[in-house]
Amino acid sequence: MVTDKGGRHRNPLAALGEFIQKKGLKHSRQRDAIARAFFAMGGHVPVDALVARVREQDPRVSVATVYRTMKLLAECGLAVPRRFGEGQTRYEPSTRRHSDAHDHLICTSCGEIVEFESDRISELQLRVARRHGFEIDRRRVELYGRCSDCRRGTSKGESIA
Amino acid sequence: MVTDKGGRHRNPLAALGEFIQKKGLKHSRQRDAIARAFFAMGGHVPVDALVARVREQDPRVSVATVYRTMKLLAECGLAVPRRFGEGQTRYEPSTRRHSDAHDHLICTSCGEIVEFESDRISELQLRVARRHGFEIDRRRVELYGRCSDCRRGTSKGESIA
DNA sequence: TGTCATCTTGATAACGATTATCACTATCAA
DNA sequence: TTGATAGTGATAATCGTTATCAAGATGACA
Repeated sequence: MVTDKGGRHRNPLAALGEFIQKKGLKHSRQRDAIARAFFAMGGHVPVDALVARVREQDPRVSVATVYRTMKLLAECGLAVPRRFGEGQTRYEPSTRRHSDAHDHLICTSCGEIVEFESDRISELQLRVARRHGFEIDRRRVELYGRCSDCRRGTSKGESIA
Repeated sequence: MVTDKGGRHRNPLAALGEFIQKKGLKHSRQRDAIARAFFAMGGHVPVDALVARVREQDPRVSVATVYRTMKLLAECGLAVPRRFGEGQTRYEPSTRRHSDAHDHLICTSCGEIVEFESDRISELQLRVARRHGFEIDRRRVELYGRCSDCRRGTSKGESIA
């Protein structure tokens, strides 16, 4: 096992290898290249950007393969798919120090994405849900607005929804 | 003006009429039918369901027209587009008593959607955002889980993310 | 009431992201 | 080395939504 106590992966590439083995799948140059590129990029990577990055090394990897590989990474818990306002799916590595139950602040003008986590907020949400008879197993919290840099650049503050 | 002090519309159809007039647009049988159907349905209406409903009255309205009309309703603040987990856009009437800054509880097994609102949660979110230099103007909070009915039906509780 | 500029409509092509298909290739245990 | 099986690339297909465009409806004004 290449995962530590918290279930997080010290070495994602090795973890992927294990998963492939365990499932009776096969290793491949492409999967390795895609996974490497993905973890090298970090952040919240749109698939097309990942395709571009991978193709710098090997121009003939197919988009289909990249999609397939990202599904694989998601399946084994090394990546988490996210959908923000746009149409595309972004993948986020889940090898981080913090848990993956974090939320996102998204700057609508420069696209910056900041992660945050608040136990108090989560706690309140669970409580509200419980009050309505719900048992929550997945949350999606996205706050859209403008980061300090962007506000500085233009007319100061707008409305707060 | 057909809006009350809160900016909410007593009579959405009339409000739409005003908007059309003000913008120099034109009234049409289709727009009227679509708006009527939409407000009659209530809730969180997927476009295809709305198309079906409208076609019960007038089978020849085009999907394009329904999409166009919903954009119009969104533009004049009578409807709010929402995107939950699925691929499609749902529209929600904003003629309700409560403000439109509410959040959603979504049952992943029966699809039920419950709205809730928590000033404390919103307040905490704004505070966290401010701490990161963000000024929020749009939020998206969706809690996915299982409603009480659905949990009753099958094996009791699952994980809490 | 008729005219005419302008807006709307319906049918359908186009779109963008993602998935399915399929012939061909690579992997790996024996 | 072989053979069974999984993976790949190219591309067609899908799905929700938008763009296009010829034809039809609307409404201010004469």
